[in-house]
Amino acid sequence: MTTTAANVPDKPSLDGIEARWAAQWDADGTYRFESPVPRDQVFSIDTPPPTVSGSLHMGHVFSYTHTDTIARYRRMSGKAVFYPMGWDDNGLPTERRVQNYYGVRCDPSQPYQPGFEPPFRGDPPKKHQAIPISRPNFLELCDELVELDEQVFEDLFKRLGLSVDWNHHYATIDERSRRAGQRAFLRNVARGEAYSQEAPTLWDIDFRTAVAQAEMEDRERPAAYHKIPFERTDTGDDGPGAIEIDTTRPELLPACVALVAHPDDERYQPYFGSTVRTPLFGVEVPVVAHELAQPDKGTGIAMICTFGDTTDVTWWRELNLPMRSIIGRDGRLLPDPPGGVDPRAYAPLAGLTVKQAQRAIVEQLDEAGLLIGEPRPIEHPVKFYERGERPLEIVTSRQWYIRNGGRDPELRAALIERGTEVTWHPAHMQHRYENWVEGLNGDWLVSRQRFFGVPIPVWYPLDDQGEPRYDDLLLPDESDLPIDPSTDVPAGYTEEQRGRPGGFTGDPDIFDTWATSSLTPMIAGGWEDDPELFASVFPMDMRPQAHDIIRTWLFATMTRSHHEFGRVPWTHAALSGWILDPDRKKMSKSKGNVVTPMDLFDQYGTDAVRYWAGSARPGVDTAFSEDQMKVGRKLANKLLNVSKFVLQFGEPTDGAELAAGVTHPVDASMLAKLDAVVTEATSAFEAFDYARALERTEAFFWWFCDDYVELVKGRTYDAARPDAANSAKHALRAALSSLQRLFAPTLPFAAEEAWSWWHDVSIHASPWPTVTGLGGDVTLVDPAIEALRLVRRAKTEAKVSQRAEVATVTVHAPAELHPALDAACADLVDAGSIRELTVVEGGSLSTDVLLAEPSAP
RNA sequence: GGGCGAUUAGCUCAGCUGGAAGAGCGCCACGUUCACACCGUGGAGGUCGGGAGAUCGAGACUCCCAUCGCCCACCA
Repeated sequence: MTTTAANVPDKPSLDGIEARWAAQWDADGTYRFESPVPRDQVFSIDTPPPTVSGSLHMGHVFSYTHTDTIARYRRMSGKAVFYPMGWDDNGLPTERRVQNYYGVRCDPSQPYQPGFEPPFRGDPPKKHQAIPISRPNFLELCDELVELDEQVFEDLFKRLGLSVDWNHHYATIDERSRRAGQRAFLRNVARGEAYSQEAPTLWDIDFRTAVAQAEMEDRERPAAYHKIPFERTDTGDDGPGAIEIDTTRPELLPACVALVAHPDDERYQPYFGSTVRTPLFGVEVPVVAHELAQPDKGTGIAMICTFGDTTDVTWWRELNLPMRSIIGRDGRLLPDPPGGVDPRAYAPLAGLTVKQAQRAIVEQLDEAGLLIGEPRPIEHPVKFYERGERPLEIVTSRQWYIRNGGRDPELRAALIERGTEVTWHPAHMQHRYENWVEGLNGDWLVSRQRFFGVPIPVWYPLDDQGEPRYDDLLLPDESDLPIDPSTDVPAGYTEEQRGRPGGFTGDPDIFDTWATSSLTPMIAGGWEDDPELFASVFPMDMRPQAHDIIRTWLFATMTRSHHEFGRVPWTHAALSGWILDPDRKKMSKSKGNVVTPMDLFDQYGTDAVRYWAGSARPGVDTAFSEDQMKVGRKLANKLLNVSKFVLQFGEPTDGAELAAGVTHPVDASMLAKLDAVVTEATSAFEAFDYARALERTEAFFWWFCDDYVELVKGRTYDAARPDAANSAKHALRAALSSLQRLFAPTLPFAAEEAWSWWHDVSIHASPWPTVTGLGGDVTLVDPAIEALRLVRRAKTEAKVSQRAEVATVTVHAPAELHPALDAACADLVDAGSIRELTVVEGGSLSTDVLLAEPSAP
């Protein structure tokens, strides 16, 4: 590191330093990463690509700050840090934002309009009816808006001071991501890890797309038990002898394929193997036994429908029941009844929504006297798509899946094993991973019936009837990727053959957004595109992310890396917590208490906001606290001021090295304390515990300012004792240098500002501090500080200025403390404005303080 | 129902391998000291959620309980 003559401003200030230094770092390429670098000299980060269509909130600031502190530490400790940035811009959130922003909706049947101008750019009126536009027009608007959003994010992140190398960025919809996504998928297909299947699938009727297990959530919803009798076919008895079932979904009566009870349930043993007739619709269905039936729920015997819930799917599959689908992809009852269902009873239901159908059927049951008692209201959990507003239905459709262990115990065990190869921060987060993997009940559904995403790179040949032959895939060559099967043509075919019997058709679907983002370490690392880069950074060192997406992003990434490379994608997973309201509720927009990060940066300064984030333990949910930002502001300010103070003394005049220059035991003692702090902060950072590193540094720092500097500053001014003064200057400057660097990861702007007063090279390109190793006695300085405190207290109690003169101080101390007190005697006399100080033998440290008579005004 | 985490001063939280209860904020009082009023000095304030156990010794270790939060689970 080069040292220049100190160039300290008269009035140090935090104002405006963010813009100044961000521009300087940009210009200097301070955070640039250039491959190749030997892998062991690199620290690589699989940065989370934020969903750019979402809003910027304190959660981003919080977790990205944590990662940045670690990146900065690693950089200073000598690693080449690969810290890229990605934008997650494909998928449903973008589509929805485009719809809301421009007042349009995608309708693939519309023709493309060149030069289309959307009716609005931002905030169309509520009443506005969305204009249907073609898929290409819709995708153009997606691209346009995504670019705007990404700029806003980049501005925020630069202001936050993220030490990202902005030359390394990607978007999950860009060409590189599409190529990587399609390539990885084709390889999954080739190895049998991906397959398509026609099967019952959870379906969002508003978004009209299939939904994966990981994207579901339960919500408590009101419902009602309806008790309905099923007539027994052997006795023809629909009276008291009928089997009564309780159902919350009477509208699924026409979809009923069986009744089920637990095999051990005494009440229903006699009926297993017999059949009953569905009320109203007159379908004969069997009474079957299965362990999943719960004797204590409802009447203990349930109606199996195709499909009311995922248990129905299990029963249907395991008991080989027939299919009677009645719900279409739009959530309305299909126009025609399934086989065996009385068409006259069904006709009035056709085309109704699920809700309407329920009302209609309950009415019919009631009129027919087939509703036993009143419906009994309950609250129960219902599955929703996490972004959806109406309950999920289950419809049968052809979908693509990637094996993730959900149907394969060996793969599941292998993925759990992979979890043990990752170091988790905090460690208990590994439980969530294992918990999730163990609870999987199916493979990963990766196809989505949406528009803005990576197309599934597959075509299907059409048979003579024009029906796709799904088992006979037409696949592109890897070198042609990325492709869009809706516009590109498979080898050996011509565009004219699209959709014609004997021709081909493209898969109309796109990948789930997690299918692309599960490849972020590969995309960012230049997998196959830039082998030199890839070899330098993969597998990555660190995956930072929020704990709520362990089941999605983390697990999916693990799965893809396991399939493709047979190894973990990174060696450390650092999970950050949530931001909570000051009242401990998860921060939410609806409560109107979301603060914008930019306002806080303006109000407190970026370093202050980073301080708040950096004070939170890894993985711990943390209350939003402006008080903490105020503390951070004070700390940053103090760092500037103490830097100015120390530097104003100038360099030692003896020209000695530190080891030879620190001749005073009090100074050596302070540096020994600092050594302990450096050691602790370093090991904390090595363990990804930025908060502990900050806390230790901060605690020492305030002690340094309030006690050590106060104790020795008189000596430092003392021209009569140049050796003693030089020792203090050596120690002060060495400590300042280390402190600035210890703070640099958390307070990058203030640290850089103060550092720049006496260095040419950026602090962020300077080495992490090491111990001085002078071997001072850590405890030596403490008795003197304690004595100083006692003197201060005496002055405070006497309500006089700390500057007030003291006539005599008698320090009582045990003999073993005398050498320490003697060593600091002159400093104490200075710091306490003491005329006469004596140290005498005593039990525990105490002082007799005699204040001097106040001089006449 | 299963799993995980938390419970320490009015508030937000440290207290990592067991060895005399800590910090900041807030509050009170005092002080404009030649780096800092975005300041300094001092003070008050806690039977560490409850109970039991092992230990010379527990805020920390073991077990049980309570409360709060999160994740997961099969919607009759």
